[in-house]
Amino acid sequence: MVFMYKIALVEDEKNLSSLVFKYLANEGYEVDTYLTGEEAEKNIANDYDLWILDIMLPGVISGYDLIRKIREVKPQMPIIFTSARDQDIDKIMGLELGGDDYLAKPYSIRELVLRVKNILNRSYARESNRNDNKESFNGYEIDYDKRIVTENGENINLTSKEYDLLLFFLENKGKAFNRDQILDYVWGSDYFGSDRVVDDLMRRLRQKMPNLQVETIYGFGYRLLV
Amino acid sequence: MVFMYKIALVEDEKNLSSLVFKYLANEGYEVDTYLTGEEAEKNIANDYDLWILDIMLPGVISGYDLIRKIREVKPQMPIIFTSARDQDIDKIMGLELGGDDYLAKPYSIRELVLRVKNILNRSYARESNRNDNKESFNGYEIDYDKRIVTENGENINLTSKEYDLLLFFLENKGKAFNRDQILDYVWGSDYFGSDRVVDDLMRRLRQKMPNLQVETIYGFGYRLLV
DNA sequence: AATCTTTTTCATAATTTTTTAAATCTCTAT
DNA sequence: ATAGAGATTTAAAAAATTATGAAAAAGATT
Repeated sequence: MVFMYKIALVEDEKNLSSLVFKYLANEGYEVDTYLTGEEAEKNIANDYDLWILDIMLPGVISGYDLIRKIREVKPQMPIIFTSARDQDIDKIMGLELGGDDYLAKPYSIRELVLRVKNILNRSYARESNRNDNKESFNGYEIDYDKRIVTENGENINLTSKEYDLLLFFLENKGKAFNRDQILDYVWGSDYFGSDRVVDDLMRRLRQKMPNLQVETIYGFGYRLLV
Repeated sequence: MVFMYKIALVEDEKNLSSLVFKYLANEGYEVDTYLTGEEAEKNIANDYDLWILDIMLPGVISGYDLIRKIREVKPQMPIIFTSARDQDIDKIMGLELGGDDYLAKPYSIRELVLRVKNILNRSYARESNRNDNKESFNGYEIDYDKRIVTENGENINLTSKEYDLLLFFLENKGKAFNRDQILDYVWGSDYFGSDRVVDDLMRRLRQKMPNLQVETIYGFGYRLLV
């Protein structure tokens, strides 16, 4: 796991909310749930990647209000709307914005999860919208589009975990990390095995890329020198 | 960049428009945006290589009007249509327009960018080669107009999905894609089946075109070597 | 409706990667 | 210099991923 998306779920039906939460969490998303518009509004400034929003909310702040408020703070924020009423759907379609989507209630949770994936993919096409897709360091070159690392034009064949680890270090040159932090980034926070796997992965990376300046910090973890 | 393509984008939703602008500009295209049909009409005579056109426009001049007016001045102009309504899509399809394409809203911006590339490539090839819209690679020849792939003059019979997949790879030689991205392009973002179909499609393509250098990236996806 | 083609699914085989465990080595504080 | 904690190496087992073969389902065509 390289990156964890954060999702805000605004839904007043507790059963539905917890069900959706379960499914999304299971897919590796970090989910905060809000039962009312008021609650949600307080957290608009939070660092979410996607909002899932029930249009019909109890209380003073409606789903529509919430959309407007979210857009005020984060104009590009992708939102998935859900609603039981056709006229709501029509209204939403009227304001249709690029990265958004909607689902008519009752919806299939499986479908919701797929739309979430899709929307996050298209909204945050991270690699493809990078300006410079290549980077050089220590005699190596990494091509983010091709997902390839080369040394003097020779391909260095890295496994996914090795590649993820390299990315992690490149994003944080010079910083020191303990094994838990590396586990969290490369394996994801739901990994429960031994942290000695980090040692092994490190060994494999060092073996394949000996010019990499990876330092061991005895009793703590590792660090990639610039 | 030797030559910079100029694109006209007609879209009344400002958020979507600026997002698309950003992505296209990032790909090296010169983009002019118009919020209404009226605005766009004044600039029909400009030296654009491609129009991207929302069918549902506010104001007096609809998307359909604009198509007709563009065709009056530049009969060969490639146009990509976008629309949220199925009936619009149907109507457009009814017009059977040659070098054009359409996208149903809400669309994936990544997909739009790919189609833009695709269309411009074809149109450019058409100009430089008159009635020859072909490309060779690895001993194969693809004829974009005829939608046919040959090997030593022998026809390789590809199904439409196989052909789409090939196109996707040819447009992005060398780039690595995960299954979700391939699903998005070949099946569309509303496909809900298993992503193992990608494996199968890949296998059929490899079977029919063994000289194609398709690499499997274990734990990630696939990549076509140049 | 029957036939043919294409696409999807499923079970299993083959392959690659990751994890584990044990042995060995290295570092650091005494 | 040495003991002991921590790090690395090694090899084998386990797990995960992909390829393959074949059947079922879906879609087109006659």
